[in-house]
Amino acid sequence: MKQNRPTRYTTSQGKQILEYLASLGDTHVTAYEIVRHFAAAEVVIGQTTVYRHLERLAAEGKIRKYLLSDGRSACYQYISGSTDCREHFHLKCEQCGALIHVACTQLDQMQGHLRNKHDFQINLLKTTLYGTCGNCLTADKA
Amino acid sequence: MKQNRPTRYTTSQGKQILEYLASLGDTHVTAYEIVRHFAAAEVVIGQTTVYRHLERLAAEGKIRKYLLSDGRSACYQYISGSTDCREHFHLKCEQCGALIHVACTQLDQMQGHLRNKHDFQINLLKTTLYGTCGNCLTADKA
DNA sequence: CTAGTTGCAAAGAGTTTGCATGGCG
DNA sequence: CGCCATGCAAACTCTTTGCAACTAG
Repeated sequence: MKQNRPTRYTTSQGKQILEYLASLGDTHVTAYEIVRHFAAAEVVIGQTTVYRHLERLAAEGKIRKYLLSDGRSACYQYISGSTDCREHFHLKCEQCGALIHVACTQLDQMQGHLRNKHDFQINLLKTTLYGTCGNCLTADKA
Repeated sequence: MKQNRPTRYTTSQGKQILEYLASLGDTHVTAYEIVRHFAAAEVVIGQTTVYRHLERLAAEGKIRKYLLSDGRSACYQYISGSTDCREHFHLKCEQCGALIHVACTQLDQMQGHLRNKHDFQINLLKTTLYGTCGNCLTADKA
């Protein structure tokens, strides 16, 4: 079995989309917002192209795809190169949107546990744990 | 402040939808699956009616609505006293789409660990762990 | 009888696909 | 020059809305 790896062309559109995502840091955007961003900058990038790049970048692990709470549209977020997101869990705060990276032996154990006892190989790149972060927990009580 | 609570009629359709959901136990179904179920049983219940009942039942807390993280469609699940999906994890197989409920002390420990050590209150209802299930792992090797 | 309900069809929102043209290597 | 990428428009999927007929209370 050989990897199906077609040649990749570096296009202006692909570069601009990735650069835009990178420039946003940990802020997430929807596909539509990306389209609008380039339209406003008088750069024509079709929505088809945006979707195709987002899909590819997500598959490559360069960006992360999330769901907005309404479930209707997805949003995307750049993954900075400094940390390897395949090796730890991601916690997403539903209140403030913060994305927290957690590398911890306890969580590693859970991964092994799922594999051994539940026969399930977890994909950390795709998996995000949703909940409420410490800051927002405190704020709720106040 | 007065509740806007219009009179409620008990209709055959509403009763059948709730009964169907209850009969499924902790299995999730999409709106479309419900429509098909009744169509197959030669019971005509329009999709509009299904959606309207699902929305109402979810608002009343009788069923739970949640979005599969692929974001395409919503799933609904009856809330019974015995099984509570707030208390266990959901594993979603990326290969075959199977949704697996896992209630396990190891996972409970992780929930506590996140709460205590990482100051994060996980929302199990929203959280789905992605990966590959046992069947598909075996199939991949074959 | 009155007001909530139903179901068809059509509208919406977000995303994907078909296909001819354009551009990277 | 070959092959991937692009972008327009149309198709698709899931969900909501308009509206006239229907029915529980």
